[in-house]
Amino acid sequence: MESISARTDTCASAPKAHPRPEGQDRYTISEVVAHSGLTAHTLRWYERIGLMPHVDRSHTGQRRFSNRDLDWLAFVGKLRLTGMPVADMVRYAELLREGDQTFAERQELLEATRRDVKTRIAELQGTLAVLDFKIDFYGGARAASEGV
Amino acid sequence: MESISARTDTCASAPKAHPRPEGQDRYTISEVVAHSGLTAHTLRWYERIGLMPHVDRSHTGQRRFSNRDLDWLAFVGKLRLTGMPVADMVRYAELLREGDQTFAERQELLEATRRDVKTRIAELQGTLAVLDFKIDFYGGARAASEGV
DNA sequence: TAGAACCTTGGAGTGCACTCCAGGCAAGCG
DNA sequence: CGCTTGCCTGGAGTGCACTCCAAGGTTCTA
Repeated sequence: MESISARTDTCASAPKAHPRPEGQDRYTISEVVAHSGLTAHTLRWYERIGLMPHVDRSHTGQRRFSNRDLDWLAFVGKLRLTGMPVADMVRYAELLREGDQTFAERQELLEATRRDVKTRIAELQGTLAVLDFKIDFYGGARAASEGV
Repeated sequence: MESISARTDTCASAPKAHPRPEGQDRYTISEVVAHSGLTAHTLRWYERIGLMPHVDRSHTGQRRFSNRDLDWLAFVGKLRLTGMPVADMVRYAELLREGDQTFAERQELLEATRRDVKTRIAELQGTLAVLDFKIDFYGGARAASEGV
């Protein structure tokens, strides 16, 4: 077994992985497209910019993604939802590649992200309150104009 | 008084308006910059694309924003937080300009936005769960490596 | 073994939301 | 009066995150 952090971190998004498109461990790019919802272009681009941790290749050079790659993509998808810039995700991927000595920095990055997410949730709830206020106004005005 | 919807909707973000930079009703662009956090460039751009409802001008052609404009900008800021595309906000502004017959469409737009916001909050909470899971792992591993 | 469907690359293009620039007008101050 | 500061315009530029293209190699099915 490798070191604790390198081993567990890339595939610890959830204790049990979700069901895979095929039960195997070598997926073509189009299988990953179907499973992840990303385009093939985007998957290749992610690899180019260093956001994928070394995708395996067939003997003729075609990509073969592993279950671990799918886990990583699922995690990246979560980070994308938070609005985190891709550059920051690349930074996190680099830290992973650098091994155990980046442990503390990775932890800090995740905690900063958690703080951001909580802030954004609070902002959205504030927005929700404003929307509710306005929608109530519309509802009330319509009721009034209908003589209710 | 004007019609119900035109009158109330542009300034109904909150029952009481927040304290204004000066107590007046004619602000220069730099005052609005200080109050809204937007740049002057962005304010002019908003006006150009139809996202501002007709900003008043001084006798020499300089912009003079009203309290109503500030209210509108605050609402736009809320919408921006939801990730709504600027084009959709422009659409809403157009509906406002068109008057009462767009009432139902405006209401529907706000309700669709509310649904989007709720979805996004749920997504973010899912992401938060993943982050918590990973952060717990980091905390646990560090505790273990310290012999705790 | 032919053809369709898939995969490869580097590099160029797209859409969004700003962001800035050049060149000029205007207002306040010593 | 000159100087600084603020504001005006149309149009060009920026950064991000893809998105697509051309030209060619590979894999699968009939």
